[in-house]
Amino acid sequence: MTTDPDTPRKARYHHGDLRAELIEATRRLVEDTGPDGFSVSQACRVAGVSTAAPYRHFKDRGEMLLAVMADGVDRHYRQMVDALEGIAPGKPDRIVALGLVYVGFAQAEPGIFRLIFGRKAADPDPALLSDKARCYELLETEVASVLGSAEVDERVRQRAFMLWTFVHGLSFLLIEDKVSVSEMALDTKALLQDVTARMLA
Amino acid sequence: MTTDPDTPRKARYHHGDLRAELIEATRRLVEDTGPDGFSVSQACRVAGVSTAAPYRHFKDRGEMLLAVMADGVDRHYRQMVDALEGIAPGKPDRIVALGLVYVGFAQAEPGIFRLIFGRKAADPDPALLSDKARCYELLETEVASVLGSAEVDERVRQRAFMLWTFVHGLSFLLIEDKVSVSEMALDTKALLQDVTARMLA
DNA sequence: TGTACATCAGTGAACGCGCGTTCACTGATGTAC
DNA sequence: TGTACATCAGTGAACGCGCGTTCACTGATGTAC
Repeated sequence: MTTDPDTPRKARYHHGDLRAELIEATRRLVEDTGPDGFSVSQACRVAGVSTAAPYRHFKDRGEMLLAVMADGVDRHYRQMVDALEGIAPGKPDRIVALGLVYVGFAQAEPGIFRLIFGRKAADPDPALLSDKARCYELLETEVASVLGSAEVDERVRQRAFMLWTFVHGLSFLLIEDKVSVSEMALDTKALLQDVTARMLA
Repeated sequence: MTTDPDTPRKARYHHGDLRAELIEATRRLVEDTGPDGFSVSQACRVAGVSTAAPYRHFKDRGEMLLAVMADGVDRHYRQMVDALEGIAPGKPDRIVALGLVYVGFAQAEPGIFRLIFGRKAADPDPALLSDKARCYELLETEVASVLGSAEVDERVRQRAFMLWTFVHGLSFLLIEDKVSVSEMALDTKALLQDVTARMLA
């Protein structure tokens, strides 16, 4: 959004970075109308370019969505890494922190969360998959550390999976309006602490 | 599918029960192409009627999907009730049985499961909501019973929510291909037993 | 039992719409001399 | 510094498509007499 909307048309015949702008437009559309509500035409309208413009930067519609997914996964991962900062290694709090980021991301960006985690990947992009795997390894490492295990063995893997499953389910329930936060008097952090303790017991 | 496809066109100008047939066609389409892949036209093609025919039985596209959802929720609920049959009251096995049905339904009908549980209801149908609530009450009742609580108090509600969250998450992870069953050496029943014990401890 | 007629449940053609994508084009930019 | 020109990154019009829905219609069915 570096482009000044007041700039006369001619002056911005060439955008500064249309690719980035289209990704951002697509991201917002997915957020507002859901992963399936997005259309190339709408993104063009938002970005203020002709419907043919995206094809200079993306092969097709699918590649635009993929770019948005990659962007989301990246932000997600960085949030997780950041969340660990300042918490002493080996503490269950580190696991809770990861969970809070997971759920928080889902609540902050439900559309993108759905896009990334909520659909069967027809054509699983290898890069994306490995990014997600990195994310999961973060959790496994922490679980191993808390359990005092030198390596990621079967027990660690199982507990990490349980925790992931719970957090994944919680994210969906929250963004599906299946549970009203106020109604449940839900304190996400307390809940995650409780469940983490139970899973690691 | 009671209509004999060999029957000459004329003889089945009037269907036996086009409404039911259209619901079934829609169900199959949702299952095959996802909740958003469905179109009225396709359903008509599958059912072998003109594109105008559905409008004798449904107000619009949305009402067709709603009928499919209602049908799914109903089957889901009955499966749960059936699963409890023959298991002694107060046993955690009853809770495990409910979980197995939940996960099993998701695996058997991922498209319908997504349709029912996986989207923010823009216009939540009251009938559907109450049907889902019935389903959840089933779980709360069992949790209360296992915990030896006379009523559904705060503690019961919290544990039931934890269990539901886990099972919900597991369902999604399984149908999103996030976890390969073989790879994880995943025994769903054992997993549910383990988690149920932890949550009720 | 036969007939007239109202009602029901379909047909098939048409509509306007938004979509993804392609095309020949043109304005803006960068570079070689 | 000025100019010729290749290249880049847009435009805008058009395409064919499938969609949801409506319309006047017609064939089949059920009922009253």
